[in-house]
Amino acid sequence: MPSTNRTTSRSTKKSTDKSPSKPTDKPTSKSTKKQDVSASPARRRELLDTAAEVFAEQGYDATTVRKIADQAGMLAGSLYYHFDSKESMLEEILAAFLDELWAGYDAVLESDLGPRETLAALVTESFREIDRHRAAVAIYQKESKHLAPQPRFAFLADSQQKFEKAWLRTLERGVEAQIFRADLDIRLTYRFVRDTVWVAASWYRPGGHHSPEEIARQYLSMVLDGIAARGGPSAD
Amino acid sequence: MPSTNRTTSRSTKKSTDKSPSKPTDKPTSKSTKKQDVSASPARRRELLDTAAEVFAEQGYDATTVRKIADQAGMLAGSLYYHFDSKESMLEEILAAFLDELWAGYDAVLESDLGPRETLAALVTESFREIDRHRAAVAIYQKESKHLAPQPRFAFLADSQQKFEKAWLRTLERGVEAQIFRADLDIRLTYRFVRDTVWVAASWYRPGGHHSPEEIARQYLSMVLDGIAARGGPSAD
DNA sequence: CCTTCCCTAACAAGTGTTTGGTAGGTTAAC
DNA sequence: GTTAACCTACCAAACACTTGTTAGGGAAGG
Repeated sequence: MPSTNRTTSRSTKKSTDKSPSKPTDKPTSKSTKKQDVSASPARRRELLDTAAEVFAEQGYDATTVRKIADQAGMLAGSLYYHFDSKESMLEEILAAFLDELWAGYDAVLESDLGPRETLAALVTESFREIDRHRAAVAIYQKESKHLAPQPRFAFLADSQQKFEKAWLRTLERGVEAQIFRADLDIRLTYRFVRDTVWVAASWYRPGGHHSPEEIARQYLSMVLDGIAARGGPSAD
Repeated sequence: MPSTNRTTSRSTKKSTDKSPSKPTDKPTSKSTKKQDVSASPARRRELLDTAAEVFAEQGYDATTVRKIADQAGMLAGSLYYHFDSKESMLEEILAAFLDELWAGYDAVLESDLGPRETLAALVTESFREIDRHRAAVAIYQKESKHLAPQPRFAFLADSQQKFEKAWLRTLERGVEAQIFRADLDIRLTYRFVRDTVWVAASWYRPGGHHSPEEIARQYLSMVLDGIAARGGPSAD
C-alpha cells in the first residue's frame, strides 16, 4: 500500500509537452548520476508498480505522466526525480518482468525434462508469471509488437527470438519422440500454444477462483488432449 | 440483410467536453449534412481502410491524424471533410467490421447445426473475417477492452455479450450431448477457444502460406483433439 | 454558380520534461 | 547544544512542442 501521504493532488490543468527524441541519453560514466538508479529502490519499485497498473489499464500511449503521478499521490514533475523519462519507466517494467520470466524458463529448460514435461513446466511457469506480473504481461502483450523494432527495446526482440527457439525445439523434440502429433504445422502449433497462454493475462485477475496452477492444468489438458470427448458419439 | 441488433452508432453527444466550439451535433435528419455520411462512399471506405491499417500497426492513441493523412496522401485537415473526428473513424471501422462479422455468425447460428459443427463453422467464419478485416480485428483486439465502457462504443460491449452467449451455449450443448468434455471449466474453455482464434489476427498476413480455411482446419484439429499424439507412448 | 474535394494556416488544449525552490530529516562543526 | 551544511523527495511553474480540430479559401468540373 503506497503511502499517499501528501494532498492527493487533484488533476492539474496545466500544460506539458512531449518531445519524442531526447539526445541526452548517454550515461557518460557510472558515477552518481542526478537520480537514476541510486535513489531508494523501494520507492522506485512502488512507483513502477503503479505505473505498470496504469499502463496496463489504459495503454502506454494513452497514459499521461500526470495520471501516473496522480495515482501515486504526487505531481507529474516529481516522477522525474526517480526516473528520467516515461519511456524509461516502461523499459524498466518490461525488463524486470522479462528477467524474472527467463529465470524461471531457463531453470526449466536446463533440467533435461522430456518434451511433454517441458511443455507442461513452461506453461505452468507462464501462468505463475502472469499471476505475479499481470500488469507487465498485459503491457508486454499490447505494446511489445511495435516496441521491439526500437533499438531501446531490442531486448524484447531478443526475448521473443529466444522464446520462439525454445518452444519450437520442445515441439520438434516431441514430434520426433512421437509424443506430439506430426500432422500439424509446427509453427502454427507454436503460435497456438504461445498465444493461448499469454492472452490469459487479459482476463486473469489474481485472487480469482482459479490458482495459476489450476489454470495451467486445465489449459494443458485442452492443448494436449483437446476439448472433444474421447469415447463419445462421433460427430461428422 | 444485417438484421442483427445493429447498434450502429447514433452519434451520441460528446460526453468528453473538450472542444468549446461545437454547438450542435445532432444529425436528426438524414439529409445532406456538411460532410458526414453523404460524401462519396468509395473514397470514404478507402480512407477508412488506410486509417485502419495505421491504427492496427501503431495503436489508436499512438496514431495521429497527420499520420493517417500522410498515408492517404493528403493533409490532416482534409480528413475532416470526410469524417468529423478521429474517434468517429475508429467507431466506423469497428462498427463495419462487427456488422459483417455478425452477418456471418448469425447465418451459422440460425442454421441448426450440431454443437461440433457449429463450433467448426464459427471458427472458420472467424478466420475468414480475420482474412478480410485483419486490421479491424487487430484494432478490436487491442482497443475494445478500454473502449467498451464508453457510451459511444456501447455496441462493442453488446457484441461481446452476444458473442459470449453464443459460444457458451454452443459449448454447453456440446457437453450435454457428450460431444465435448464435461470435466473442463466451461468459462475457461470459452475464453480458451475465443482467444486462440482471435489472437491469430496479430500474426496473420493475407496471402501467406495458409488460407483461412486451412488455418481454421488446423486450429480446429488442435482445439478439438489436442496436440498430443494419440497412439504414441504415453507420458505421465 | 454550385458542388466536391482538398489545402493553408491557424487555434486551444494537452503532452513530456526541465528548472528552481523548499520542507523536513540526518549529519557534522563549533 | 546550537548551528550550519547536506540530502532526499517532493511541489510549483513554466517550457517547447504535438495533438485533434476548425475556418477560409481555391481549383476543377458540371
